Amino acid sequence: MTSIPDKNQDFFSHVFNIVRLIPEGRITNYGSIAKALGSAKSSRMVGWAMNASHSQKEPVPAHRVVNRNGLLTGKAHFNPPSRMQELLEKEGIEVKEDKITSFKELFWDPNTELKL
DNA sequence: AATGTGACATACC
DNA sequence: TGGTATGCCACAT
Repeated sequence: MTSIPDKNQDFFSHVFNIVRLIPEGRITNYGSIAKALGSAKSSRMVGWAMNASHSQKEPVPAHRVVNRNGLLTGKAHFNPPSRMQELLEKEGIEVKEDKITSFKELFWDPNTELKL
């Protein structure tokens, strides 16, 4: 009731929601998440949301989100940065030089997996 | 209030 | 073939 127009968090919540839905051993890119939100060109916002993930009460597997090159671009924002690769390897994802080897094979598209 | 920046992606030259 | 330019939207200063 009372509307509660928290649209700001709405966008972030959508991002966190999808990121948390990423199955273990899988990864996705910013563009796909942005597209799932309805704004394919808002891939930057996804990254912003990840930055806000630190403020989230619940942990967000942001380590499963990489750029289109399969490169761990956001690893520098982790704590410590090397934590990202460790988490990925721990889930069975092979990481080579801060980038995911079988990125295309491990790629998980929210639009394809969730929609249908 | 306005400008700049940012964990990206796509298009164009 | 790769660098430049623009889009997108929210947040920081």
